[in-house]
Amino acid sequence: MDKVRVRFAPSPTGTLHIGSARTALYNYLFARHHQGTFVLRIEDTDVKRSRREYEESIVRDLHWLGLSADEGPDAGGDHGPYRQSERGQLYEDGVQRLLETGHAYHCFCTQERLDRLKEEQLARGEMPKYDRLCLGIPPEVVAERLAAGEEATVRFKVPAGDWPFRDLIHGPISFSAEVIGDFIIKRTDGGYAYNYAVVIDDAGMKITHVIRGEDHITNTARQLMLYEALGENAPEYGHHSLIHGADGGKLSKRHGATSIGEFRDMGYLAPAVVNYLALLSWSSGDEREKFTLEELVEAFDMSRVSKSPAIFDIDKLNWLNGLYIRELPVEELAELIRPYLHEAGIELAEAQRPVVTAALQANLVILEDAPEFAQLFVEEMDPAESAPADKLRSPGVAAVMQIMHEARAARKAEFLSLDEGHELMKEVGARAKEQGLKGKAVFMPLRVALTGRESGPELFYLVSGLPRGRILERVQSARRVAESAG
RNA sequence: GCCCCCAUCGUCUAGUGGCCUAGGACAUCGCCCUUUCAAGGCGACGGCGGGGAUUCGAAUUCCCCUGGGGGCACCA
Repeated sequence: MDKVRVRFAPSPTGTLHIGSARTALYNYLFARHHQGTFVLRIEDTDVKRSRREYEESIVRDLHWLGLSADEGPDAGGDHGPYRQSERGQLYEDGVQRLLETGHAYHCFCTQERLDRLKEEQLARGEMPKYDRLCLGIPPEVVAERLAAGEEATVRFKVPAGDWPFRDLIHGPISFSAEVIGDFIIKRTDGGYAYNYAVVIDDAGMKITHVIRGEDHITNTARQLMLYEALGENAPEYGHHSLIHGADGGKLSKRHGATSIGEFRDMGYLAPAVVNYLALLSWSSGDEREKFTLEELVEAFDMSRVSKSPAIFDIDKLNWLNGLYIRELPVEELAELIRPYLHEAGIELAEAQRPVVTAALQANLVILEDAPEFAQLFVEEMDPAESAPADKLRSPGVAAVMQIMHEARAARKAEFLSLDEGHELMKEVGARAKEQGLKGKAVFMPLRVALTGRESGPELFYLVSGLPRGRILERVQSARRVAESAG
């Protein structure tokens, strides 16, 4: 086999969508697995909707995912240009070639006539297709009308017959030319149609395998015809299924976040997103669920990509994200959550940061949730006024508070290390025990006193990560509640 | 309407004629661990869309039906 060359060809009319990202991933994995080349091509023939800033954001998102291209507008390469808007001459050369060889012809039909034609055919229950009215116009007449400045499109003359191909994922698929009308390859505005431009580009860029979404499956026949008319070798095709929303419909905005950027902003980690996307429609065959990009490259195989559509399941993504968060080094997690805390107005002290980060690491699903967990380390709170204040009115609570107060007061540092926190709690536990207090009777009141809540991180995190002054205040307040209860 | 694709637990999937009393993961539920909540460990619940056919034997092959998705543009 020739050296594998695949491409990801987004149109810059929006940001990188979760579905497109999966297409990019499959292309990337296929290329890397076969030591091939991954090309990025920008399909910006739709001048009205394409924007350079979208191209930039797509490149940025791909990079974030770790799927940077080997060749592309940003990376360069020997098969450029990599933007369709810069490939006009190549398209024009091809059109002339098809015109000269009789594979294409000028069409002067108006939009009105085409609309009417389609309407009639639909009413008769036929598949709408161009009726070849302009194919019969003599060449000299065509030349005259063109010279007179009449608007025209160029249509491809669809060759009859069956157009079978072997799809990398689906196996044999065949289309009859019967159902395909002569399609436009060059528009009146001088632009070139997608199905045509793609062929010129894939041929010119020596693409060997086209891996794309199933929505392109019916385009394949048209493209195969074009390859033959152009005298070029067609690549192999693989069409993966589309991602659906929880209701079974096409994934859209109303299903929540759909763009890679949104997931990044919420605090999903790139390796988790990549891992999840790979698992949608693909499985390794063994029972592994967790893969790094490198492991995916190693294990990826097109024949193991599922044919059926997959429903986007945020629960599983969340699970994977939590997995990746839990294995992050604390310092790294601390840096990652910093912007989210800042956004929420939470600035942790240097000595406090590792403690708070470690405390929330086990619970965090997405980075965005960090402030909610960190909140109790920075908020103003008086246990006497907290909801579970009743928990402070049990016998022995005053004594427990006294012990905690002494223990913490004896340590002068504003914050403690986790080791010191552990040690402090051991001391408190031991001293309480001497007074016949233990278990829930000592720890639940302490929790309520320190946080005003009945659940949360382990106590050693709290005594380490809460400021000394606050601990002393709260313990005093809790003690007053206990004593007033008699 | 016409063409194409798809069909295993709620979800993602393993399964390519006998290893299937259908395996794993997420979710759910329960138990354990734990001074709380999580995390973690263990376990439970739960599925081959329907009907024919081929075969000694079908989740696996073929046909029909049903259901879902995609396409049928001077969008990509």
